[in-house]
Amino acid sequence: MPERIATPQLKYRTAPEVVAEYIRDAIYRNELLPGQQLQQEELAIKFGISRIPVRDALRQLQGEGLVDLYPNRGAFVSNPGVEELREVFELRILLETYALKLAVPNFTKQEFELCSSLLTHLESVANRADWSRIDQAFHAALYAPCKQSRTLTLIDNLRGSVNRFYFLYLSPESYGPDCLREHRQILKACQKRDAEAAAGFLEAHLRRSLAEVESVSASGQQ
Amino acid sequence: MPERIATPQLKYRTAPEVVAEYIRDAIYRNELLPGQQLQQEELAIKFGISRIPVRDALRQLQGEGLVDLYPNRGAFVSNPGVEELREVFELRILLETYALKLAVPNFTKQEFELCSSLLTHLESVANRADWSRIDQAFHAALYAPCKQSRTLTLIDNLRGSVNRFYFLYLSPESYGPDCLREHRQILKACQKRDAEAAAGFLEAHLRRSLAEVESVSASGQQ
DNA sequence: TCGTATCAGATTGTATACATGTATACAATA
DNA sequence: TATTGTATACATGTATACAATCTGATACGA
Repeated sequence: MPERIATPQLKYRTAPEVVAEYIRDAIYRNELLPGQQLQQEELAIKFGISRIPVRDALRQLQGEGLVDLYPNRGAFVSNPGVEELREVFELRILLETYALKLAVPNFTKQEFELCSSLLTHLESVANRADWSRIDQAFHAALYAPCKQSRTLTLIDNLRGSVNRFYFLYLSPESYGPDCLREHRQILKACQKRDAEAAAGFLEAHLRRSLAEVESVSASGQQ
Repeated sequence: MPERIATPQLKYRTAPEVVAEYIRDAIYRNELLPGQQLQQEELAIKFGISRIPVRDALRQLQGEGLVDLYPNRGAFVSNPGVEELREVFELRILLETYALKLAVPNFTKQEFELCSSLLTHLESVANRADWSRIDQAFHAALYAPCKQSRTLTLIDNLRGSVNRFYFLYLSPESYGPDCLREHRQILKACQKRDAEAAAGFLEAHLRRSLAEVESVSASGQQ
């Protein structure tokens, strides 16, 4: 044997991961609000563990852009300004249309069915948390057939860092119908294997979302 | 004053940052090779600290994609296969041409001069480590005028995770002349404010780099 | 000979304890 | 009154100690 090489293997369910997932989810659901402080001790008690694995989790979330760490001051839920929101949306448009174009030729029948059923679920959803989760799943299912894991992770992170702002001020009733219509447009284009059209609809969808977030963010935030 | 919001403030030079920077640099210089294990205890002794801040540093580097962490097994310098290298290069092309197109209209005279002087430096460099550092600085200087911090960080991470493979097998003599010529092409197009041409040259530059890395990687790796 | 089980050594994961840095409240001063 | 200095409380940073897990080698049985 020439040398020992790192083998991916199975990853476990470690304490920091559990904590990170909890915090991530709470941030997505806006149970933890932008700018809010995350205290190590408090989280440690909540999970019945010490602060060390909590610190690990916070570091992880910092890497995902959900949390900002300031030395000796603590961890805060990231609170991007309008500028940064715009920047992230532009990155999303770039990366998501790219991934979708790669995905379109690869879609299998099962994958189309998954997308369809997620859309059906989305119709009968009222509360924000479920909407967010299923909306996220739909988009993930759209891009998954591109089979590029690093790209997909990147997109996931970018979506995670801005998506919660839809749900901070807007109600599903206000943006739901538009979203659903656009989602169906995108999926239909994919089913016709028209990658360019699908990408175009996706870009329009994202730009409209950005516009909504911007309008609220400009008035709502101080 | 209405409310105190988490303000970035000055960040310090904490122990984890120092350690992370050291490891990052060592990986860039290929002093730490892909697949190599990074032992907490060893690093802790080297810096005269305990394993806790070392763990923080490793988590940070995981977020940057330079290190893979496997629970209860340790940290390893990331070792992307040819597939992942290709994926990252495609992402780089997407993001770097995007950033460059945004940067072109914003270039100031000073920024052009910085790029020029970096190119001049690059001509008179022989060893790999210096080449790598200045090459990195040149590209960073090209994109910096786009003023989108999150985009720039992303590009930096992507570059960092694949750049070292140029220097693993190739010598500056073999790729230096091509690179320099392409760099000058790109810069000249920027000076003419021709964003599309500059982006085109950049893409060609990256695709040639990818091809070189691929050819070596396919034969060189086991 | 090959595969499997077992155990010692080593390494990582986590809890506890202490050190250090920061924020708030209050007193002193201009 | 506003500003600066100081004390106290509190949160974070890190070292040490111990527990859990993995690695690798050896012993055993088929």
